[in-house]
Formats: sequence, structure tokens, C-alpha cells
Amino acid sequence: MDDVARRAGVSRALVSLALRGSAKVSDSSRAAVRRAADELGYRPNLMARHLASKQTRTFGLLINDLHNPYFPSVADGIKRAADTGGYRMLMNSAFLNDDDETRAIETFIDYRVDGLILTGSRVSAAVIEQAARSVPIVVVSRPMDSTVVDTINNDDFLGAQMVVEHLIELGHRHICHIDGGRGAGSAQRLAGYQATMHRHGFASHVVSAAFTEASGALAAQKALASGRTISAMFAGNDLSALGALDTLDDSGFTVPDDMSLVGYDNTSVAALRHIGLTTIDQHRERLGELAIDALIERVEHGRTQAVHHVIAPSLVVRSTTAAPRDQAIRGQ
Amino acid sequence: MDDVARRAGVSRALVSLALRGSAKVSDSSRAAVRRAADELGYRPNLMARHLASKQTRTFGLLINDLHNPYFPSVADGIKRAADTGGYRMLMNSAFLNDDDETRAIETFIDYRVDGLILTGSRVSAAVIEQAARSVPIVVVSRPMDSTVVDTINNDDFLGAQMVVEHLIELGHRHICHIDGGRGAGSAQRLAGYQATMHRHGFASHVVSAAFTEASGALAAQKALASGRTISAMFAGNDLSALGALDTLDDSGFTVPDDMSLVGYDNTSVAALRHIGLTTIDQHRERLGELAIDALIERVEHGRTQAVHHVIAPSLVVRSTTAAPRDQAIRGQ
DNA sequence: TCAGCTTGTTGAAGCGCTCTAATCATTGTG
DNA sequence: CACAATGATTAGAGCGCTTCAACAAGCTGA
Repeated sequence: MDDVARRAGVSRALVSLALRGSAKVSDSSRAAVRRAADELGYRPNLMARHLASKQTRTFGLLINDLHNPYFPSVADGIKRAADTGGYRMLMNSAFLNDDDETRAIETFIDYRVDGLILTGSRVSAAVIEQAARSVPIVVVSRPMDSTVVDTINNDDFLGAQMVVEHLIELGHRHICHIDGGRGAGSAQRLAGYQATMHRHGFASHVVSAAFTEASGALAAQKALASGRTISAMFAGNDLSALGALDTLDDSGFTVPDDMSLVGYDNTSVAALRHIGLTTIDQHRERLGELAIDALIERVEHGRTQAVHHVIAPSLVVRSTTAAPRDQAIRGQ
Repeated sequence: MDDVARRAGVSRALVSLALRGSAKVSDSSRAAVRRAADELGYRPNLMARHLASKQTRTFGLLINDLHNPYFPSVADGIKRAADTGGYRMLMNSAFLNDDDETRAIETFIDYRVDGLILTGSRVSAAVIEQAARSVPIVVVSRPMDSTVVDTINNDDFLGAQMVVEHLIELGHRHICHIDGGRGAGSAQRLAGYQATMHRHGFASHVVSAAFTEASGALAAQKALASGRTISAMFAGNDLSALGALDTLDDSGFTVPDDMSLVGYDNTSVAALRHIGLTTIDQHRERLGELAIDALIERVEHGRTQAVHHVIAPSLVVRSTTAAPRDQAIRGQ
């Protein structure tokens, strides 16, 4: 920086101002500084800059499970919104491990990001609220009733309700739900399923799993082995639906003739025509935008009260759902 | 830090030493410092630390395309290896955009990571070598003949050869290759395909695409519309194979009866039984370990000469390849 | 002409840490 | 008992930047 100042014939302070585009720098010195900086290939040291200014103009994004194609799409939206807002992103993933997640959050705090977005977070609310004392936090895809962190969520209760209504309309009565356990939003999805089944006077049938293929496959096995009649399965997310699809294939069931199957998230895999999974779309890009907006409001406009956005999902009907084979017999 | 020092009844310098586990600190003061730090919830400021020491003990990982399930698996291996090496990771993704990628690299440099891993990078070699002047770089899944950056690669020529040999053994003669364009490793895969076809006396048939589903689907359409006989398609990666599968489904082809299909990367999607794509496994976890090892050697042991690792892939035969329908007629 | 503004510029302090060299205690040696 | 050697501790400089108060210079209007 000293070199640049000397070369441009000004003081170090002015170099700082000029490079950050301050209005109170004359055009001539600004040009001189710019030229000198270019010629010297000078890049300001972010560390020093932060140390002096407490700003990094960087947001952190924590992705819980990189293997779940749902998250990259949310990341897309976030990145784009951050770009237009003039912030850059740094990411980290936790691979579904709580310790990893806690450490990743600490890394972000150590690096003094200006804001932090947690997607599909699974650590306890206490950990998050503790971290929120150091940095503004937005939690995406995990409902939290907090006064200190913002949340951006899909209405998972409604989504589940839409799925069940869709299946019931097709004539299904025996709908089994593959629960997502601690996965993001899975409690709401379960509740939506149960409430809707109950409202229609049908019995719930829940097998527990997680948001992975392997556990979805296992859960489907358990469901089939339970001896209960099942004509449709509603999995907590696309990944577990894919696992269930594996099991159904293996067990000789044809989807949707013998069994209807629904996922949740509308990931790219679900959209493959070869799979054509009926599922719920969460409008992920929108989630991302809202998350960045919330952060910018806090950082730049000093908002301190928490906001909680909930956006409505939509049903995407593809080729894994159809009327149950025995519809004619059981009738309406 | 001053507070901690005061509370522990020692100097600031000793707090620094104690917290970093220096050997020249008495057990008693070490304990006192630890306790004081805990009580105060003190976390050293990474920025300040770096400013003074030039170290962050963090590696950066740039993932080119988060939507391609190949990369998360590589990231898994990298993260694990970094963990055991005592480094933490920061990630960033570029979404297949060169400008984004360049900016992401700059962000990492600004954040002064101790080392940088580029996976599936697409920017020009010049950009990478320029960046390598600021930080040790390992390039994964992109062959580069550089004297300044390390590379860790799969033997894509060999992998392609294995695919073609497999198909030829099944009786295929008319094998079409869906090229990956600028995608990582795609040049080698193309070369392996062409060389092997040529060696067996068969004509090459290449349609160009990229490493995405959409372009794979399009390429398959072009191939089918070309009027040339095709009994098998070898796509540059799993994603484009999936796209081709969509097209084949739509066009009424049954895989593998009417058409065999092979991918590359052995992603989780390929492994879904419902898809069961024959593909090449790159031993991604190993790639990740080697990358971290290379970085640590440079950072901690001062290696300056570039190393280039190439590891052998293996063929994973699933259910999208079979003998061509007309084998009996065309015979051997 | 001059007080009072602007506008542009600068010196110096300070951000929170590490590191070097110096200091202080303690022990061992001839 | 002086002196070297060892081990533990500390003061203070410095890392590269921002920021703030102060200042110089050119303008304004009375």
C-alpha cells in the first residue's frame, strides 16, 4: 500500500479512500491511485482491512448435506442474490454431522463473515442462538421459533397436505409416510400428513427414516414387511423416495401400477424422465433470495428484530402416482 | 486477549503461546490461561492472527459444479483428509461459470487460505498459474502439464478404453461417444474412446455436449437423428448419460435391449437400482486424500516441485449395457 | 478583505494478534 | 560464590489496513 501511495504521489490514507471509491477524492488522484495500483498488481489485504474496519463483505453459507441435490439449488439462488447485493460467498458443508456443523459455524465466525446462512441445519437451537451473538444468522429450511435469528421456510405442513390430498383424490386410502427423522422440515411434513389423513378419516402409517437413499430403502422394506395394506408411499424427501424406489423395484412392485410414490423437494433427479417422481417444489431460488435480503437488511439497515418467512410450495405431478389398482373394488 | 491475560495474571504474549500449545509454557500458567479463556468465552481473532503470522490453517476447496454429484464425493474425501491433517476447509462453487471461478479463487486468496484445491476447474491455465504465485494449488480432475501446480487425476484415457473394450466384448460395433466438451477430463476420455475404436478397426462417432443432463439429452437427439447406426452410447459423464437416458426413453428405446448406455464417474445417481448405469468409478475419496497430502507437503515440508498423480479407475457394470439386439445377425 | 464553507488531503492512532529479543528466576558448575 | 546455562516470562514492535481529527487551499457572500 505504501508503494502504491508513493508511486501515485499521495498518502496511504488517500489510497485507501480512492480504492474504496469514496466520494471525497478528486478525480485526478483517484486516477493516479488506480493506475499505480494496477501497475503494481496491488490487492488489499482482506485480513488487515477487516481488522481495521470490522467488515468483510462476505456471507457464509453452510450446507448440511452436499449429497442432497436440494441444497445446491438453494445455493444457486443465494449466490445469485449475494452477487447482486455486492457480497461474496464462502461455503462449507457438514455432511450431516453435528460436530462438523458446529465447527463449520465456528470457522465462519473466526473468518468474521458479515452474515451466515444455515441450510438444513441440524444442530441444537442453542448452538445457533449462541453463534447469533457473533454474527447475523438466517436459517433456511428449518423452522425455528427464535427472536434472534431469521428463518426462511417452505410451508411443509401445506406441502404434505397437498401430497396427501393428491393421493386421496386418486383413490388411495392406505398411504404410508416415510418420515425424515431429524431432517430439515420433516416434523412439519409428518404433521401435515397425519392431520390430513385424520381429517379424511384414514389411519396414519409412519415408518421412520432419514433424508438419505439408504434409509429410504430400508424404511420401504420395513413398510412392506409390516403386513399392512399400502397402495401409496409418501417419502419425506426425494432422496429417501429414490431409496424406496430401489426397494420397490427389487421387490417386484411396478410404480405406479402397484404402488404410487411421492417425494419432496423436486430435485433434479426427480425430474429425470426415467424416474419422473411426483414431488413438491419448494421454490428454492426464492428461498435463497429471501435469505440474502434478510441478511442485508440486518447488516446494512440495522434491523435487529427477527423475521420469519414462510412460502407456499407447489405440487409437481409426474409419473409415479396413479389411481390404485384395486380402486374399482374398494371404490369411493 | 488482554482480558484473558489479566484474568490469568500473565502477559498477553504468554496467552498467545499457551493457547497455541507452545512447549515453553509452564503447566501452571497454561492451565490458568486455559481457564481464563474458557470463562471469558475468548476466541482468537483469525484475522489478527493471520496478519501477524501469515497462517490460517485453512484450505480452500473450489467445486466447479455443485449440481454434479461427482464433486460432493470428492469433497468428502478432501474434508476427511483435511480433518486428520489438522486443517479446516472453506468451500466455494462456480456453477460452471469462468468469471465466477476466477472471482472465487480471488476470494480464497484474499482470505489467505494456506492452500487451494481446484476440482473440475475450467479457467485457463494462465489464471491458475497466476494464482499459484500467491498460494499452493492442487488441481484435481483436470490434467495440466504445469511445473508450479500439483495435479491429481484419474486416468481418463484408460477409463474410456475400459468402457469401449467392455462394449466391444459385448458385441457392439457402433458406439457413439457423447463428448464432454470443456468438462474436466473430457479430452482424455474422447482420446481413449477414439484410440480404442481405431485399434479395433471401428469408426468413431462423436457428438459434442457438455457435462450436464440437458446437453446430454440434446446430444442423444442429434446422434439418433444423424441416421448412423448406433447400438451403444458412451457419455462423457453420468450426468450427460442421464440426459441421454431421458432422450432414449422419450424416443421409445429400451435400455439396454435397444441401446446400451455407459456413463462416467459412478455418481450416486448412477448407482440407483432404478437406473443402474454402467459407469467408471474414479476412486474419488482417494483423489481427495492425495490432494490434501500434496498440499500439506508443500505447506509443511516446503516442497516446491510439482507432483502429478494419476490413479487407475475401474469399470462398474450395471444394467444399462448388454449385447446388441442384432448380434446374431452381425455376429463376430 | 475576511470569516466561514467546502473540498481534498494527511498524519497518526489503533484494530488483535505473533514474534523477536530482552529480562528475570532458577539451577548447575568449577 | 561468581558465572554460565536453562527455562519461563514479558515488553514492544510490527503485520496492512481504516478512520478520525486536523489541516490546507480554494470559494463564497457580506
